[in-house]
Amino acid sequence: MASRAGTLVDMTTSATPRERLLNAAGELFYRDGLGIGVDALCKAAGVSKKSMYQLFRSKDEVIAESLASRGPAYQAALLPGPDDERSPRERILTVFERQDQLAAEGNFLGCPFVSAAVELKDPEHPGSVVARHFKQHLTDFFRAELVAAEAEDPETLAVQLTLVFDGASARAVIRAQALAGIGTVTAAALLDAAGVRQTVGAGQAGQGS
Amino acid sequence: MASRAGTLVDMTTSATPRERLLNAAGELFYRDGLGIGVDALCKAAGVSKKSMYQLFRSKDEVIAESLASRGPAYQAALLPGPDDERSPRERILTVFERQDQLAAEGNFLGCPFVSAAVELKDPEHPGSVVARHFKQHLTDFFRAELVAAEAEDPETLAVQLTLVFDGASARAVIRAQALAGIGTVTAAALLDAAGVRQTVGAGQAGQGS
DNA sequence: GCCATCGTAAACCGATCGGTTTACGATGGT
DNA sequence: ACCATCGTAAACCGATCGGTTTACGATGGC
Repeated sequence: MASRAGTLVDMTTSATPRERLLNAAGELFYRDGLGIGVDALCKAAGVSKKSMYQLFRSKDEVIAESLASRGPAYQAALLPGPDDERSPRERILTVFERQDQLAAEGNFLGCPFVSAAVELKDPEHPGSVVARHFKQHLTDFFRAELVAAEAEDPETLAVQLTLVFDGASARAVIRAQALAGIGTVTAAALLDAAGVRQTVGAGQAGQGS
Repeated sequence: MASRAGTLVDMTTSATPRERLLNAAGELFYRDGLGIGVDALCKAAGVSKKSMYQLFRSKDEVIAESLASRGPAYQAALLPGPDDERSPRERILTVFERQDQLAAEGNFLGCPFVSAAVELKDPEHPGSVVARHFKQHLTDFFRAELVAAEAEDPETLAVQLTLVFDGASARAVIRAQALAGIGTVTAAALLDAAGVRQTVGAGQAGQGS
């Protein structure tokens, strides 16, 4: 092993083959689609095919694992941390603001989990299962915030927000007319309509209309 | 030619090779993804590869043309006809109701245009261009209805509704928790928030000004 | 009957697919 | 110094990829 033994870990080139492969897979599958060949994948990762096939059973498993390994970072990039003490409404809208920023950067190709599920078609594929789990986590986050905000129907609204998230993602993929920040605006409209306002737990029973 | 000459047209086997190919392509690309081979495609269409390659320049062109040919039928299945004289709000919600119905049928794999764009990645691919055009038409329909309903900001709301449409489509692909009719509910919430109600201004259905 | 046209079936091309195997260089434990 | 382990490089496998070509059957105009 070139790197694992030392007490210090070299950040640039020394990641274990598994990590290098998963990182390369996460990027290449996202950028070029799942159709990319294992030869190109291994070459980009600097890993031999033999190593890959003794770390993973198949390309499908690499797909699923690379998606799963991508989850935490993607979630950290979108969701506010527990230290963010703003109102639930603001914490929710942060997700959409960050997504809008990503989409504005140009190399955004939509939510990697939705893209993978679309390409896989088969909902039983391990990669599809991972994608479904990620979406569930996103919905869970929304629901928890909405419960904290004492929203009327947290479950429905949480799913609606997830739907908006995916819709904004789809618009980015298809590169429809710009209208910057449309995701955030739409999420805010739904929160407004449900009476979820800036303040938390103030016993505010007011309706949007 | 087996069919074109006769005055009577055989409905089952007589479509021209181009039509057979486009029909098969529309279905197979949607069901199995754009990765399906031209051999399988031609076999399913009952068309020789030679015929295909003298009807189209490349597989990419078949992709684009099959998407384009699918547009009118898909639009007809979703959008209300001009003879439907209900209020703009109801005409808009019809789109989401029909989409929810499609999604409930089980073999729904999301909007074919979004799926194609996701798989193609390249926004300049002829297929991506066709997909973008279809979305534009959908947004155009929403905007026209919202103008008729004298909504305050038809442009933004039209894009928001398209976003909801694509989000509902993504949820179907990923097979997230059911919550039937979530697309319709969300669209209705946005219309409510924008003050687009059942009746339009003077109670005149269809056109408003 | 003749012939051009349209279309299918299938062989063929080089490249690449997912996956396996062979061979060999570096490493670390003892 | 020895040797097992880990990893890479590359050959190799049958199948399939997108695309071309050859050969031949059916059709309709004249």
